[in-house]
Amino acid sequence: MKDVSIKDVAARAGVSPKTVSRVINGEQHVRPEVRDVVLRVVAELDYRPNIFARSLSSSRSYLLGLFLDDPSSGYASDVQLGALLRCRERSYHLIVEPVDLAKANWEHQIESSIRGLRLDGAILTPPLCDDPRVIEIVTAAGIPFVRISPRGDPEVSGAVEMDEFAAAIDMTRHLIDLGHCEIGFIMGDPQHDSSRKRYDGFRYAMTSAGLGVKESFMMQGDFSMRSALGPAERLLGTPDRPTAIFASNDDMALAALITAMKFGIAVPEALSICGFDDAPSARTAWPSLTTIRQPKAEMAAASVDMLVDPFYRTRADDERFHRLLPYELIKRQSTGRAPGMDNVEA
Amino acid sequence: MKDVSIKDVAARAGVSPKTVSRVINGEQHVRPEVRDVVLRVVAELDYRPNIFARSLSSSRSYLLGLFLDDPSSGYASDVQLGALLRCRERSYHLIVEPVDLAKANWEHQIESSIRGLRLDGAILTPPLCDDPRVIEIVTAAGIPFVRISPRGDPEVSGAVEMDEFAAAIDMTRHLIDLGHCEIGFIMGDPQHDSSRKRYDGFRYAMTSAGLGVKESFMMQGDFSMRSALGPAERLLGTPDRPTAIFASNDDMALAALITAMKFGIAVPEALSICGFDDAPSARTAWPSLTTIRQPKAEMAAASVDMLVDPFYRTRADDERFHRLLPYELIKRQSTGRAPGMDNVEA
DNA sequence: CTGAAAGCGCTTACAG
DNA sequence: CTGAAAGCGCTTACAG
Repeated sequence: MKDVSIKDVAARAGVSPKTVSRVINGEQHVRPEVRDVVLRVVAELDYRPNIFARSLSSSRSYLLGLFLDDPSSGYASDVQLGALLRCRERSYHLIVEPVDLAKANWEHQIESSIRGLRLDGAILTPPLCDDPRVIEIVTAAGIPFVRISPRGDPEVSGAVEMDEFAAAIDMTRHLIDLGHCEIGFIMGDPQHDSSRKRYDGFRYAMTSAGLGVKESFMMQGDFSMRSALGPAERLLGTPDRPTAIFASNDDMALAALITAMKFGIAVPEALSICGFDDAPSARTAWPSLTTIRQPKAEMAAASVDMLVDPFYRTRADDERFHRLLPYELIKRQSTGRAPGMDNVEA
Repeated sequence: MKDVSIKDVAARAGVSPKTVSRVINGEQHVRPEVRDVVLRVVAELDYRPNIFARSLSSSRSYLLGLFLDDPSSGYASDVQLGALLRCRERSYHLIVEPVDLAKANWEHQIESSIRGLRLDGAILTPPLCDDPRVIEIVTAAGIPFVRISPRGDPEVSGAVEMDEFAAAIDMTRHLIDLGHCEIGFIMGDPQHDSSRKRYDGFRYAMTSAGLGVKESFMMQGDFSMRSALGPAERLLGTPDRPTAIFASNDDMALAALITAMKFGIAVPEALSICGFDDAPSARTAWPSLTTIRQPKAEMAAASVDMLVDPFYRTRADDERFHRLLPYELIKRQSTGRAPGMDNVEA
């Protein structure tokens, strides 16, 4: 029960293997009649090109690597799925590689994946895409790579991102429009560039609106739920508390929500809370969270498109290889008018 | 800048390519001195076997497929990571394939992945591993496969699971030991076999303890947080409510927790809640959830081991290919003595 | 214990 | 527009 090979197809179609190869790969210079015959035989025989033979002779692997810092995160799942599906469409395959920067052999890991599997390209996510050592290894391996939401250095590689600064401004303005003046902010992991951008957007919107930023309302987290528990308690545990909390991601917003419940503070009546990311838990939380939807899957898909583009290798600095994807402000139940504002209007 | 090939190593080591091949693959019949020389040259040249050439000539791909129903779930992440890491150790690679049974072309998807990539084996997770159509396609493709937590049919393939029935009994006994008699139960998706096993375990423990199971306390969910919101309200919205709720997974336990907060019912003082799975949110919830840790990564790793075992193909029905992995009852803050029990002892 | 020969199934580089 | 030849870098099947 041997697999059918290109020779079998060629013989049956009455052409040379080379012609079958041309048809399979959609190359030019094949007479339409011939193409049709070949295609019909391919279907009849249920022929599938042997990817190993193809890779061996063409020295392309049709494999793309997705390097992830924390493969268990919701962020990783979304990115992975987006990349996976787009690879499918482009007849590529995705290799997911967790990279633990805390482990001693991580450099070897990346290198052996790239060289061992002969990856045709790599997608780097935060915070890996911002680590100069990672960039160096990938560059040394000589394969094209795309960074998702990188910090600075636009000339290093193509990049896909969203305007976090603008999104944070939009979110802050949403709170301001609801009458909030005293807004607490919980920052994310300082390792991630997005933490700073979100914070800057918040600050910019506050000052633009003529509202000051109270330093005692600025808290540091690391994007994990646990990290925001303390900050939320400090923010809410005093009489002089903010009327709204802008957490830099949904997990931390959830921590604020839990803390509010613990203190018996009604959300959104007495306190508005908003997050960032639109994690699944933001939807199912009670009350559901107002947040920013980041187009994670789309960003991954766009990365695949770049890597597969034959021009990418030579002109990674072209502007079409630096894409800004649209975000979305999703208003749900966790934000409402600032306390007292109902009366003002009534 | 060509890659170094087996010939380069052979030439430099003064042996034939075949001998290098033997050393690389750890075969017998190589003189120790020769082996050492070859190994040294391999290191010197930083030689990496070309996997495509190897696959082409050996007609093995060294690729394992992990088929997932919902690749975005926390369950999927854990399983994937476990499989990924073990593949790494065994010099295999993992291909993750989301399979959406709701889509029309899912059969074609599975088939083209197996045959197109020439997978050496497949790991099937619930509920895919319980779908006869999936089993048929994989069987027809002629590759060995392992099922994780399958329902019945032990002779179909090797399997890795945990004793969900026993775990549910343990959890129920934990509640009973705390003095709870009136226990509500929220079932999971009836599509998953584990839903029934957990329910059966609960029932068995209750009746064994001489406690009846109140039908009005038995609720149906589907493992999602959202699905358990209604059941939790019905359970807690009446004066005649249970003193404990056993949810079939953590997401649903979280829904119960949220509902309790909404109704102002103190957990665990007035109500104990327990889940199942040990999802990340179970740890970070407030109060943190008592739950069952399911060894998901270990189950995936064990699956890889089976698939890689040369004997698996011929004796998948051997008992060592049907593994039961240990679970763990993790007591946290969401369960406590039944209301009134403190007084009884005091 | 070791090696020479043939072949896996494609694509590349040329010719025509 | 089409094809014959050579080769990609391994392993298989034999010999010795």
